[in-house]
Amino acid sequence: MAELPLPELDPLSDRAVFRQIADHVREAIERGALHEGDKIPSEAQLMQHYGVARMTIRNALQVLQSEGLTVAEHGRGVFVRSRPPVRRLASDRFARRHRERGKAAFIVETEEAGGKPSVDSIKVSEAAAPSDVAERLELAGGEHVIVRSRRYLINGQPVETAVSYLPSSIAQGTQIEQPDSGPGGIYARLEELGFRLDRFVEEIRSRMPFREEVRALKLAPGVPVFHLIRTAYAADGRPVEVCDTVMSSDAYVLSYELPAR
Amino acid sequence: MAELPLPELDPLSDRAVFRQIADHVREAIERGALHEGDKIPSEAQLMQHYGVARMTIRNALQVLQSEGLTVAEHGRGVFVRSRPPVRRLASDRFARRHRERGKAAFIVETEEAGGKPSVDSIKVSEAAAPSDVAERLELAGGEHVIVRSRRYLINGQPVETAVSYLPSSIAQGTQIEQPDSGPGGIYARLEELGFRLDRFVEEIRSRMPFREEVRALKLAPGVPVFHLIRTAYAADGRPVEVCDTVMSSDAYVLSYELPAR
DNA sequence: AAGGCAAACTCCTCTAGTCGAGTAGGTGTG
DNA sequence: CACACCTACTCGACTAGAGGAGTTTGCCTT
Repeated sequence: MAELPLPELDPLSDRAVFRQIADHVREAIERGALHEGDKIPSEAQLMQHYGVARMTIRNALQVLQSEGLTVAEHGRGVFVRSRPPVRRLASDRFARRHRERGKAAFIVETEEAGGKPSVDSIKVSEAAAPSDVAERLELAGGEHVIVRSRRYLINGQPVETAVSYLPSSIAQGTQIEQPDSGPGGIYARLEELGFRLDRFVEEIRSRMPFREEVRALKLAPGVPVFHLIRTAYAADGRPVEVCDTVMSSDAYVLSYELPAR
Repeated sequence: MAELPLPELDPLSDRAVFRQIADHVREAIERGALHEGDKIPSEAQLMQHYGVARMTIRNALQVLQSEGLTVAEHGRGVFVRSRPPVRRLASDRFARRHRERGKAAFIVETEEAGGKPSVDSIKVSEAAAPSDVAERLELAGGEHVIVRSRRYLINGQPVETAVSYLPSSIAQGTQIEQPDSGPGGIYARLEELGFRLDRFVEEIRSRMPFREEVRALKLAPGVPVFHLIRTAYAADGRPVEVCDTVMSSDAYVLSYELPAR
């Protein structure tokens, strides 16, 4: 507490006390008086400093937490949140020249950035296509799809979950149905099957994560997710895959190139 | 209350009471028992139903609010949040054929979707380039830029703020310095000045809004924003504009096309 | 020196109230 | 009939406690 001089409350302000306290701590973080990982004063210390009830302090801390500025650790304290290394997704990441190197894009990129990539929770099944997937794959009602779901991690930290849907008429009986889809991933397999990939369309949304997503991605409170739906089209214009991925928003910067023509 | 049957608490569960209550209400919303704009039971009603203290109910409601599922209105009640109409940004939105129609992309798109577009808070100034902008514009240190900031609204609802930066060496003395940048917007002006636009690069981040952004975009609590930085390149490869925009994430779906070649 | 244990400290959940301020609806007066 | 006012109901802010559970630290035993 001695090390962190916080202002006093302004009794004339009509700004709520808990907001004033949140403002003070936020400013301390923003001006660099508190760094990533630093512990902020405990609830008891803040109570004493401001002379208010504990719930008021907790309300203030709650504000910061929902802004994603801090994380509370039970029994340890409240800390300034540190951000994971950011992964930049370039718009050429699915270029064939990358795919032909025989490794999936995720592995290559992560290793190049000096991280240890891994993939877990791989599950493959077959089911009727959900309606939004059926629509994107231009499937008739009730047609089945192969569903591949998995989770991507960097240095053991989960950063992304992905679920791919491929028409059973294409993928059934191929290596795509195996947990290990082989070198270059499912896009390489699709090309081997004669579906020369032409283009991808990605739709991006941003929202707060659901509870399962918070768990699967070990998200800090107040961190939104990117929800990205990619549809892969073969050279004849036929959609051959839909990939539904959820990414921790503070682990990613997405980058795209648009033509002006 | 009578109309909305909520389950009882599970006394054996080790899930916190306020989380169980939040779960109940969330499920009611998700299964459609409560629709957009519906009022959820008041704090007093929920207290009675569950037999818990008011703070516990408030904690539960806080969870839903921070998930963006509900909004509280002082003196009226807590309501299921209704989402504004979504604007889809297609990857060809800056194609020259659109620009040549003489209207800015935003106006055309919004009118086509049956909305009333408007732009306000237009401010133009000149200043030293911030370092990240200078980097993207490949400017030498200290070089000046023309700064154009504005806010976009649909049916009077703010959906996006944008700040454009153009090198003073290009834009000074042109209509770009006027609040009304003329038909087709600044991209049309740049082409008239001989900078044939070639491509754009967009970087997309997602995060929780700052306080000023909550105000400017009238954001509901718990709604993240897209932070998009677009750099426009002329045919000779020279960057000619950086546009920094913040968009309400529930008013937008971004869409991009990627080549597979 | 190593290991076990207890105390101190941390945040988490919850109770039971107070006062305040915004909203909506009904009632009574002009 | 129109308007002002009152009242009941809503959420917002805050107080002042309780017991619980996870973490750290240092002391004491072995």
